[in-house]
Amino acid sequence: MSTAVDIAGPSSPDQAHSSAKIPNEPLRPSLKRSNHPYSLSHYISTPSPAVDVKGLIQPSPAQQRAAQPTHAKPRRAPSWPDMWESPSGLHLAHAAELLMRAGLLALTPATTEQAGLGAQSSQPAKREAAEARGDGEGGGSGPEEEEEEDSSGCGTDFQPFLGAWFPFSPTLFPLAGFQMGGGHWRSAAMGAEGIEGLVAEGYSPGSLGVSSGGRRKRKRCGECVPCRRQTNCEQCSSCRNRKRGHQICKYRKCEELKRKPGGPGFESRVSGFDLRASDFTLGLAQERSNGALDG
DNA sequence: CCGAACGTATTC
DNA sequence: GAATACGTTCGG
Repeated sequence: MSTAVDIAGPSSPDQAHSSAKIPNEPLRPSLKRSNHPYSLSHYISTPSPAVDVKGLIQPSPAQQRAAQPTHAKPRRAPSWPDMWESPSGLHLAHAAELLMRAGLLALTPATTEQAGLGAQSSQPAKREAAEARGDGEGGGSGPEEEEEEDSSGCGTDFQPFLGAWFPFSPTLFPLAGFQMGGGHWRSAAMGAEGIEGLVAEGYSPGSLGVSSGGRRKRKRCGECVPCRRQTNCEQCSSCRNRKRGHQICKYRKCEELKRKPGGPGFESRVSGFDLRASDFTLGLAQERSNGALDG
């Protein structure tokens, strides 16, 4: 597997230290690929509907070099700001998260009718999520298939907000939503059947934050830039103070875990996005119906 | 059992 | 608000 990227952190590029036991892989098998470079709002507000979504999903050349030094291949439109260069890497997990929530709100499998109904009914979303998980794990996942899967080989395609089909990798579901141990929006993402699905996949209820009402440790998303980093900087306070601090290297701290699941920022962010997403979805449906009336 | 690391309280 | 310390959870 070549997805574990040793990304040179802000501290020092030549640092070659690695702690005794550093997880080189995402914590879950379904988190093998990450190519979700932007916030949904960015997708939505894209000035050009003709922009190949594929381009958005591809890592930057810099990211490519980091992963495969000998295999440089331009994989996205140059006009897009290089969010991959962000030191935070927030966009990765964030985008997945946002997309996930968009799916909750208005998974629009095909028709504009459903797009209109999306905001009211979560049933299609739940079913879609379950199906996505089902065939998502079954598919091939070799490194060479990465590109294919990202674009066309993904298990679930649906038409979210751009008016164009968007490849929605089923891995995003467990990736973005189901890891939120606090259950703050996991429950919204899936019902009991969804949880059972994951449990059936091998994730213990405890690891999913389901087992008890007590505080559960969340897990690293395994997808964000810090998570994909393999080496500790050995220079940050967390590294220097590991014995007493019990903290992971600052530059390896998962972006998801940095957020407070139940914090005010989180809530407002979610609700804010929800409003925008559903608003957009409804607007899209309306626009389409208008267009249908017009033409 | 032990090490890693998350969550949270405390300190600065 | 950041840094630190410690209890706790979790996986090997």
